Amino acid sequence: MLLNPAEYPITTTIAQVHNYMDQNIRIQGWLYSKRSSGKIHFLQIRDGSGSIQCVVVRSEVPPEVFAVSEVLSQESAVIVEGLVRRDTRSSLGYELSVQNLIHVSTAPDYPITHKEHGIDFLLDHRHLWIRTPRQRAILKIRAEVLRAMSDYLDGNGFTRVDPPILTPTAAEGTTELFHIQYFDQEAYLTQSGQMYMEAAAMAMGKVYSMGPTFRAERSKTRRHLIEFWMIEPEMAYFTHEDNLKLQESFLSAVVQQVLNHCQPELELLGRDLTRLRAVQPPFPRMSYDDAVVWLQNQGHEIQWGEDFGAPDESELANQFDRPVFIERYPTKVKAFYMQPDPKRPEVALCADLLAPEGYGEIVGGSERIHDYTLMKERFIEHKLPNEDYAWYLDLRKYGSVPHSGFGIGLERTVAWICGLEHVREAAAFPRLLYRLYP
RNA sequence: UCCUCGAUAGCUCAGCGGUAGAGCAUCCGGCUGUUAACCGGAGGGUCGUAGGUUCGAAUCCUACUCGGGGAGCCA
Repeated sequence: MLLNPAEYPITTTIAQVHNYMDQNIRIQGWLYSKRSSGKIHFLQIRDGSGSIQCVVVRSEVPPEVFAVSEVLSQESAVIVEGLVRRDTRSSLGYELSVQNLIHVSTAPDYPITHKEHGIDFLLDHRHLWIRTPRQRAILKIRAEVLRAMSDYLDGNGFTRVDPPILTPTAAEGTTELFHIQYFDQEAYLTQSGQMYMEAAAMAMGKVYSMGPTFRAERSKTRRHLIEFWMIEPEMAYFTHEDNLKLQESFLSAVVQQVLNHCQPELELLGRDLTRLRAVQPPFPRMSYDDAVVWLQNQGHEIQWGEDFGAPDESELANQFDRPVFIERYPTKVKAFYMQPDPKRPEVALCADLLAPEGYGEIVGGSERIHDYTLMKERFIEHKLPNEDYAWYLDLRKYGSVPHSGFGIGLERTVAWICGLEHVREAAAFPRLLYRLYP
């Protein structure tokens, strides 16, 4: 039974409770944990906005309310009515003196206890795991990262355009695609919206996409998801240099906004904030040529013309306190659409952005080929069927201009900002090799 | 696809040739200021599956299944 509404006019969230000192309020949540000393119970209640200690004293509540408190178990749903009271014995400095409890539903034998669990068990119970403070903090930060990205791009003249998820062809032709039946044709889940964003940039000037992409690669590492989100800005009349300037400004703004808005979450995760505060333009830059020489001097067996492996990237990035651009890779190891450097056609006007602390590549970008004849040559070299890509060639035929863009991996970015061991925690329901449930 | 590690109670693990264990969770009892609360008691297992070696296998061997970490590839 709810108490008299006149007595409890205020239903609020736990995050707002501090605004109601010495007032009667009602909160609606779940029991996170309970400690009992017989005649006094301490209920830790969470509601998604935060958590608060609620104290139930036997001598101060009706017997039926104390009886409810006794049977509540972890993750029982409960509505709590009580008085907000300052108390130095509570970690927040205030707590809720319970006057009434409404037992909304039970949670018998809740699987995720406050003890240690293995990753297999936690991933099988991901639908419940996300209720824990740490996972909640990560998902909050992920949401803030997306908001910060939108804020920055929307505030700088970009228009959001959503490319299709179902596509008739491969965007880059290299990675494994998920294929599906599209009525009587074959179709694929998108692995990148980039080519569509190039079309959109010719329509709107500066555009970006945010959404899921799919790679059917048998990759099983802390940096890989099968389904992950990319944010792909594409800018007409942007040179390679313009592109890098935008990237460092963009990523710095995102990190600083997360620092400003999510400090409690970052602290809960134990993140070293000084490392994030260092993320300010300009970012260091290294040419591919210099990176190869540097790696060779460190004893790595890499030759000019080869792409970097994961250990190479880590070691390169760990020299710096902020992300580093590695630019002008050999044209042959990069995607067909990248603009060759006019002074050195054997390298492309492209850059990967490597995050520090071993998180690897979080951004890949380039200036795109805008010349019709050169693009046509690339089609022949890469054996791309003209009929499938006719529309993409049209972009070079009708009012083509130099343009550039990049793609940033959301989960890798979130993992880096949060200091996570693995990108799987950066998605609410990660899709991994050998793991599709829940 | 390759390399590597693992699978024992609901969970986390110990046991590594001789009668299946602990902590937590659950249930019962105690406790008016707890912070992964604490104290006492109870129930709980075809030791991943299938073969093999052995007087005897959770333990040794083989295959398979499922999963963790990594490589390649990529964001």
